[in-house]
Amino acid sequence: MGQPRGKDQEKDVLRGHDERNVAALNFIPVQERLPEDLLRLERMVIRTNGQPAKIVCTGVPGIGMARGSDNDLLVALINVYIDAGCPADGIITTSAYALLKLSGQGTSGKHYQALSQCLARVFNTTYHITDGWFDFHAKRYTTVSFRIIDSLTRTHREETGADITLDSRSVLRIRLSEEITKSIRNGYIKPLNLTDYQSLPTVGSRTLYRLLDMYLDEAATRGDPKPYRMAVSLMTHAQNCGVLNRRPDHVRRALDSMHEPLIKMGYLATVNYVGKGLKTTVHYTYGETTSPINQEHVALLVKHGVHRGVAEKYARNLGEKVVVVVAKFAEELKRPNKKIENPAAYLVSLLKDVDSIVAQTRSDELRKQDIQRTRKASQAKIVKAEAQQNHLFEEELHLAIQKEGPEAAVEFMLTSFKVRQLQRHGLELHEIDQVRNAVLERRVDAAQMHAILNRVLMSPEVGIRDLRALL
DNA sequence: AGAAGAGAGATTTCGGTTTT
DNA sequence: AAAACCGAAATCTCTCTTCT
Repeated sequence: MGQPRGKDQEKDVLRGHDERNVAALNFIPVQERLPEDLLRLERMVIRTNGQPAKIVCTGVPGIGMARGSDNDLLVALINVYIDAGCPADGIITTSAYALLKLSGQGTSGKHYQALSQCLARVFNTTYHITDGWFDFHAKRYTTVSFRIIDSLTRTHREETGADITLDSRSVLRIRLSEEITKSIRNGYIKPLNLTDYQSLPTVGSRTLYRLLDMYLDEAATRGDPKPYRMAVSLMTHAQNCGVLNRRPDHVRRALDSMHEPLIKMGYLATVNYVGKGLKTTVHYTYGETTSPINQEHVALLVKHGVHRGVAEKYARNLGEKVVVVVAKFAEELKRPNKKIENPAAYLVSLLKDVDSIVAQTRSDELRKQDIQRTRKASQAKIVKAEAQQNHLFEEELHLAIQKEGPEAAVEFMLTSFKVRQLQRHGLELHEIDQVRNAVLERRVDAAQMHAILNRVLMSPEVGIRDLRALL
């Protein structure tokens, strides 16, 4: 154990992805050994933003439930699915060899045997998640039931009784759960450094890495000051990771062994336990070098002429602020009386001046959050039917326009969240800017614009055509 | 040469005992 | 009574050896 295989580190980093629900909920417990007769497991987890969720998983007698290292298979499947271009039917075809490689395992006979058992477990475990599965499209938490794998066909060397042997030429045809694939297609994913992930020696450290990376990703998105820090209640954290034991000293011991490799590789700088027993909280400080580089941000900057190396530096250091600065840049670029000789250099100068730009947008955002919070309070009483919620959105929008003018309306409908989504659906950044201006200048009614933007998300072809006609 | 087997070493999990 | 300490059983991993 210990040092990651050095040769991999020299090479390019394997850039993978993780589905956010899977990473946050961790519905496969880390525990490697579960009692044979344990076929139903119920636990509460708290998502990174505080949303509580109940997870019930059920196994089949004789096979047991998915656990521990089966998480690696799930990560591999998600990445195979994304690499395959996210087919709408959710079917991926891959080899047993590729799956083993992707989950960072060896490829000896024993590993193939382990893989077939692992597939059997994952295939036969059902999950029921209450109020914890985030529907990225509808923007709310939902209750879902599913199996990770819907169907599974495999070619195998030979069948000797009940034992099915996979080998390096086995081809697997797997249909992933629609809940998972739908979420991926909706873009509810985050980058995952597979090279780091695979270099971790234990199941626990790998699972914790993914979970902590979710927190890190959110801290970067919020634009927290560095170094990034994070604190959670010990027992909550244990539940989130899938450590089943409820005794604080046992939990702590389990966590310690997960932390060690993460500290060694520099992902975590420090881990502190504050308090005693059940009331202990765990405080993490991330390592300096762990800032994730968001490739989308890099691409965004490169597109505007910034040199790749420079772009990576700013993407690493500024996180989500990059989007804010580029938006500002696009805005400035369009001012008729402004002459910019070298757009790339101008963008870099804005990047250097990030603090004042972000301060400005942040004060706007705070105001917006305030509005939303007061409204949420009254909203709580209302039934959460989808149609009604849509209606509410419209109403909020109208209120925003009446009270605060079009600026507030724009803030409300063009959150950075939504801007990214729109881009993913094929809108160019300058077009989004046109949208913003059209509303600001009152050329287009905010409610109307909001409806069209939603259409873009629902059915891009029609929506974008309508939108372009309007601009 | 490659597969199978044996044995040492490390991990994980869990229960009993002492301490606060 | 809760929390921390300690240690042991069970199980897995890695390496070396043996057999076909």
